Amino acid sequence: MVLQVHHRIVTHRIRIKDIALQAGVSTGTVDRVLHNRGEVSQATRDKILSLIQESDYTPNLAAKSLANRNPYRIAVLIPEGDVTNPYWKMPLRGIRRAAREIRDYNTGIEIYRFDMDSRSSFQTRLTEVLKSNPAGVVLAPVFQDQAAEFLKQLNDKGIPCVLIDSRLRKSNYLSAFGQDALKSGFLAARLMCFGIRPGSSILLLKLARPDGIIHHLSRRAKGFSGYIGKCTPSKDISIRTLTIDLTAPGEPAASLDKAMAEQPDIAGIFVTSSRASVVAEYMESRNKSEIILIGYDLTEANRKYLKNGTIDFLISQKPDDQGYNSIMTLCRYLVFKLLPVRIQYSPIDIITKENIDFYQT
Amino acid sequence: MVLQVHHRIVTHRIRIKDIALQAGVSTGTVDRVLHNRGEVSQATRDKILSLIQESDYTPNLAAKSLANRNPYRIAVLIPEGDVTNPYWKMPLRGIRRAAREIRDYNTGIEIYRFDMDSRSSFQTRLTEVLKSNPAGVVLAPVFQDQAAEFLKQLNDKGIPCVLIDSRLRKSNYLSAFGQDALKSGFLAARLMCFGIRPGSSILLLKLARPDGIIHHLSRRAKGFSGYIGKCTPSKDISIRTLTIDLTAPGEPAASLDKAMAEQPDIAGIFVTSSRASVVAEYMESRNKSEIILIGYDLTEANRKYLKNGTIDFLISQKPDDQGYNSIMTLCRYLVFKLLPVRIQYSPIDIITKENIDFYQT
DNA sequence: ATTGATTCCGTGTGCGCACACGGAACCTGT
DNA sequence: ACAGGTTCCGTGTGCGCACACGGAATCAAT
Repeated sequence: MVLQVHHRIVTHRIRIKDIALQAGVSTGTVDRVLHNRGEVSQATRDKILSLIQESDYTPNLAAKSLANRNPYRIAVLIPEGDVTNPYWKMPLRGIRRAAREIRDYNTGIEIYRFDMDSRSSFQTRLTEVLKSNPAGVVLAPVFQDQAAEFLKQLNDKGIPCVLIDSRLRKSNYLSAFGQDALKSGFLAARLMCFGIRPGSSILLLKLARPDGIIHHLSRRAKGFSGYIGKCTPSKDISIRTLTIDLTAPGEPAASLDKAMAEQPDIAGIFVTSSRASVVAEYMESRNKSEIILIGYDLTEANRKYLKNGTIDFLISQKPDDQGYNSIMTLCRYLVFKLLPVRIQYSPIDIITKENIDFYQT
Repeated sequence: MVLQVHHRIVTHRIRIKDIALQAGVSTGTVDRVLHNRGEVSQATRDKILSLIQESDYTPNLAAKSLANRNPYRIAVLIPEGDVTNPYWKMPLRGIRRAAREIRDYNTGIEIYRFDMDSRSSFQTRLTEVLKSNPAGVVLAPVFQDQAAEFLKQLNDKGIPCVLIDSRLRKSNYLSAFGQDALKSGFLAARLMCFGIRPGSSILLLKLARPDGIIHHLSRRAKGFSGYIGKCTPSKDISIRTLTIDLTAPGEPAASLDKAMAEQPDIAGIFVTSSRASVVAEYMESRNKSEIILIGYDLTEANRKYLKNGTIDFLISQKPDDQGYNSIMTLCRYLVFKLLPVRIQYSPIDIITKENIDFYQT
């Protein structure tokens, strides 16, 4: 019951007990109607539902979760990060943060890590999770055919699944969290072309091990190139793509020196991964800080070069929040039966030295 | 008690009852120690504190708020927005959102609106709030001397106060939410100078009624001008400030036409308020969409022109969140005794047509 | 009319915490 | 030794919800 008196909002919660008193039944009967449990006559049911509708009743979530007698278990399947691709450390941080918050809702998590280069590792984990019969699953669907089959099996068991960093289209999942890597590359290109002169060149850098480029990094590059080709033909901007293996000795300096010598009109550099700091360090050592440098992620190293101006823009997609939000979404569904939005994209935030101290992480 | 088994985190909450069993006392005694209430012998107290420390006990917040027998009342003092300055509608929206969430913590709010051009209106409200003796206060300290005296009185009564859109420095408050308008103007200038050619001119627009410019809008302008003067002397950029009264007939077209005729090398326009859409509309009517336009706030009108490219950047400081966070901060302090950060600034987010659909509001 | 099955509903218990009340033990003063 | 006061602590109750149990009423079959 909301009483609006002058400029005041004063709240007095409507409880199940109030509905029961008005309907002339017990709280047990109101509870049965609310949860479609047991048996209640149609006349009594209609009367209670009508009172609930008129009365602005909402359940007290604290009481609701306290009364919940079965702890929920959420199984989390995500890859282990490694030294050259520490990406998965970030969503895991968000997952751990969410785990601490959901304890009060009688919900816990179990984390199953797998090797992201090994299908058998993934399959082993999928099998373990099926056997453990959790209340819900958060899944990074790295191997898509296996993930699709797994989703079918979860669906058969009535276990809801939330996908994280997902590219799956037609599947049974409760909600999927992803990033629009193409659009983030597009935006990076937009920022770059905003600042460089017509006739300049841009270097598109892929910094990785020789055996693999992560899918979303490729998409960022594709978005970037796509913008240059499609939106700025009149600017006569050329783009050169360079892949550098950071584990090889002398890199990235050797490759960058060579590229700079061959193309002295390079006015901008775009780094698809979170390793822009490596390039910034090189640029400082060669007194080329006037070249526009755009990268991703607010790592400690990147922050340093952003603040001193060598890096012009960092794009942040809040990977921590992807992990956090996937757990919170599933928890809200399990505990409170709240239906989520089906697809949720990461933000594409533009970070500069002027706004970094105010950025909410 | 956290049991780490292989890749799993499984939680079993430590309760007051568990501590009591281990200490050989009742739950009432553990409760007395936790809240420093009643009298407990030093030996028993030490024993219980030691067990609590070793055991990773955290209170169940659902149980805690359910058991709380006294509803908290938060008094909110904010200005009424008006047609030319609808700013205060946005924090109020956040405040209402927070109010819905804190119902489950037995906490309600009472909103006291005042006329932001009237000291006596403000004083009347301050007096009402003091008389109502709330558990806590959220205050927009528009008139600073009155606000400072009010804070003293709250402090004498032991009532915690959170400030919103605050410029107060030395006062007794729990936490203050503000925006760094100077820095946001600085960033706007950075973006502008990134994109325009040396030797160009910029138009700095203040769109308002003749009788008042809101303080933070002036600060934005100051930040913008400061960047131009300090950071880009070699670019030879001139800046012209223009104040336009939007309530006058034929504006803003008349003034803008005049300015454009006098200075045909204008390459960028910066609007300090949320009315960039008015300028965008003008620019489209005169086929001047190639001029860089930067403004503030994701209003419906601004979104439209951002999406079609006439507005290049909008700066968003999430004013809704300022309201939301001030209530949540005070609620956490009152209900759970969590101490907040003393000063919290709004973000300064850069929004473009590429990232707007992913921006989290 | 009697018996058995089904429907319907009220009651009691518990979740983890907050806290008031009052009995037992101890201490101090006469 | 006794009385009064203080310290210390256990117990009971309640917050709003979830849900199991079992008694009463009703219905159907014989």
